[in-house]
Amino acid sequence: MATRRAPPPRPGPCRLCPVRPLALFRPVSEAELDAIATTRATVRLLRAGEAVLRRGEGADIVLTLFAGWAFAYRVLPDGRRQIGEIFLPGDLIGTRGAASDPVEAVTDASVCVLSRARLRAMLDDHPALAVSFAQLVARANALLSERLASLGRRDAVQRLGALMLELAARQNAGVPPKDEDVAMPLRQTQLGDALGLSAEHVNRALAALRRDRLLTLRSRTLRLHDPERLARLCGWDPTYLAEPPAL
Amino acid sequence: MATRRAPPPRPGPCRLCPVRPLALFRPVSEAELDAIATTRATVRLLRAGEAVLRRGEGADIVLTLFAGWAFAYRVLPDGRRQIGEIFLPGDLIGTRGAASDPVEAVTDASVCVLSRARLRAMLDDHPALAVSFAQLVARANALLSERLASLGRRDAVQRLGALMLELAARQNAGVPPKDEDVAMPLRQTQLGDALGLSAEHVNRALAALRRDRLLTLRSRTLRLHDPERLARLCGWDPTYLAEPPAL
DNA sequence: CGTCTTTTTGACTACTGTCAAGCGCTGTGG
DNA sequence: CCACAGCGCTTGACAGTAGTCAAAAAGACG
Repeated sequence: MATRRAPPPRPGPCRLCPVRPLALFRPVSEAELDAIATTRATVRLLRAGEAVLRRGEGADIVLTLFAGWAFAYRVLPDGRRQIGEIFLPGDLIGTRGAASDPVEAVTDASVCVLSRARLRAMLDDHPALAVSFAQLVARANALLSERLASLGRRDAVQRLGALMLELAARQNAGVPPKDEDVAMPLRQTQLGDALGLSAEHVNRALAALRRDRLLTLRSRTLRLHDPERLARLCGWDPTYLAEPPAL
Repeated sequence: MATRRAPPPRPGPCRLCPVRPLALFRPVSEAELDAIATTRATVRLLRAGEAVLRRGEGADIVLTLFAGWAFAYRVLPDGRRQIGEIFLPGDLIGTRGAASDPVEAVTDASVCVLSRARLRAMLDDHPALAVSFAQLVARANALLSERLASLGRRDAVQRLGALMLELAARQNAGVPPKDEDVAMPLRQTQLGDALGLSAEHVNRALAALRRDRLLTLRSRTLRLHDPERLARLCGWDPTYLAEPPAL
């Protein structure tokens, strides 16, 4: 996804933004486009591992992930970490304001920075965008609910399989591709923090999935050999990934 | 909260709605009030255990919980159940459209039913309401993230304690009250489904909390004897409960 | 007062975590 | 082009938390 050398991809003009369709799930009018272009304040380029959003920073800004992966996390007093939302290009970061969890870049990444005040003005002027905004938040909600079900009621192998299916699907228009490479830059430690497992146990679960010839995962690349069977094994149903409705 | 005999409380006119402040976290203008009053279509009264929202029904309607408690849940193919959002009066139900999880009433309950089409029209006409709507969804998001952290990184006692703190706080303007009774209508089976534990293990965790004189829970009533100590024990930080920001 | 649900308790099993070590790929520097 | 350093991945042994199964006690309801 990104070497040490090359800088992260820099977003171009909003008008031509290639990730907007991913973000809004619908065509955007000229007037809306102008509003969006005016609202974007700056761009940030980040290295893998760097902080994308610090604690409290969400009070002032909202971000759109343009390229790369990132995740929100929470650290408990005893030091254990839980990864919440996993962000892919097009996702909104910091929608919860000051209460937003800190966000870290998985890979080199770039984000568009929107000031909260301007975003607010934009949404007030364009109600349809406000509704789209709400839909995006609702979709994030759906992803969280699914993961909650994973942590609550699936065993380690199923959790891992379900997450692989989800992340593959989100990179492939909602459908996990069969026998095609997709990016999978999360390390096993991070997978553990996302799934509520120890890194060692993630490794064992991964070994089980490999042994059953359900997937291949090497050098940050994932390939699902039999998504249907994997989905059955994990009790995974892609419905929750569906695009938000017209409201 | 409700006996077999008495019917659930029936909502009165929107104009006088006592739960609106809980729901929107802000004053509402006259024009907005009119829009809200026009948008509400019908009211539903429900008995404990009944379905509040069935699978797919969210495509057509959105609900506001007026009285009683409810929860969204998901059933895995093997029959295990995971409870997601727990709804208290003022909360929105069905914001994810057709992808919304089914919702069941914990106690007798009443809900205001909004048709999705009318809601859409209302939000288009009143951008500030659209923004408020997004904030409500974002808040639901915050609650889910917190529970995700619980299921991922807290043990049984901490999970249960954190949930008790949250539900007590949500009934008390965001602060868990000390030595005061609050409603706690969830059965141990339901607590287990919410926390990713077996009902038996919930019981054991509850016994531990009682033994340490941290809380009392009898006949659907909870009393926290030392919220601070409990919060420390559970690594619980109420920040995530904060009202949504002005965006 | 009898029935059904919910809560408790106990014994045993199983999944996952922890600790420890060894392996291997990647990138660095000679 | 090769040796070295580091981080990440694997594997094994053992401990601990939580699940399952079974059954009794305690409430709730009619």
